[in-house]
Amino acid sequence: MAISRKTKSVKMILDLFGETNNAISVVDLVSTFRNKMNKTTVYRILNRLEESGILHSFSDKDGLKRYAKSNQKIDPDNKNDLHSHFLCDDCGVSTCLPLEIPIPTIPDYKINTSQHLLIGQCDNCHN
Amino acid sequence: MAISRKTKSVKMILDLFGETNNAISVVDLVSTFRNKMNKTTVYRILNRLEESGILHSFSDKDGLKRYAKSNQKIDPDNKNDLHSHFLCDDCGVSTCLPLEIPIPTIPDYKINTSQHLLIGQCDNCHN
DNA sequence: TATATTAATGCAACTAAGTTGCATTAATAA
DNA sequence: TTATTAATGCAACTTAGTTGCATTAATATA
Repeated sequence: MAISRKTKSVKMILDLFGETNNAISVVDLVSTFRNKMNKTTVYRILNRLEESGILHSFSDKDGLKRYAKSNQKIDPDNKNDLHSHFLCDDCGVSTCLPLEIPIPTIPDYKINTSQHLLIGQCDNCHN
Repeated sequence: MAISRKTKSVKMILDLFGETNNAISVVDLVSTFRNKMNKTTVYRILNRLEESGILHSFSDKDGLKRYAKSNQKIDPDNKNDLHSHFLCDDCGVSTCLPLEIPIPTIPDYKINTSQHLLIGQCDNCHN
């Protein structure tokens, strides 16, 4: 079930992702919109936006789910977002990196997709 | 707090990891040992074994924590386990791969570690 | 523009992963 | 053999994420 109605809640979430390329955790999103919409609504809208190919998601190193805008340039067919993600250990900010990682060939295994998370300090926290 | 006493529970968990190179989810471990030890004990032993460098952990694509043996050959200094992991989408089995991924250099970012998860079908499920 | 349809939402209650405090047990040192 | 304290069991808790169902509101159609 993809997005079929542009509700106020959908617009608010789309607006937020329109402003940033960061990968935002669902927990943060629920907190950000706690006075605007129910947490169930946040979860459901994110699901629909991912099914629509507008957002993509991954689990960060703590197992928290994060969402970010899908990149049409990297991923025109809306298949997978095979770029790397960065997570700042200090401030917790996560970003999509313009870094495509090749999927290796491994004997007897069939690889469909991959997740690559780089962990360290971001520009702000490092300098 | 690392491992300082070889209790029966510690031995059971070490025995299991001695038999396999798979990355086992904590949920599975709790289930496997449900009649042998408390789930809190499982969590605490895994923590200690990781601090001791005997095991390493990562979050799989569903955000579940998995543990596997640390590989002395790849990681003699007990720093990070920078090899890739594989997760079978069909049977759920996860393995450490003898595949070291280089940490890329990214301007203004300091990268300390990385996680690489390949997802697909394993030998059994694919063939 | 008014009305009908049904996607989307809110709410409450739930599941499941993982944590914490504390009393008790058992591994090791003395 | 006894003393010390790391490790365990248990219960209660926190938090991420889900589900069912009644209600609301976005859109299509008349």
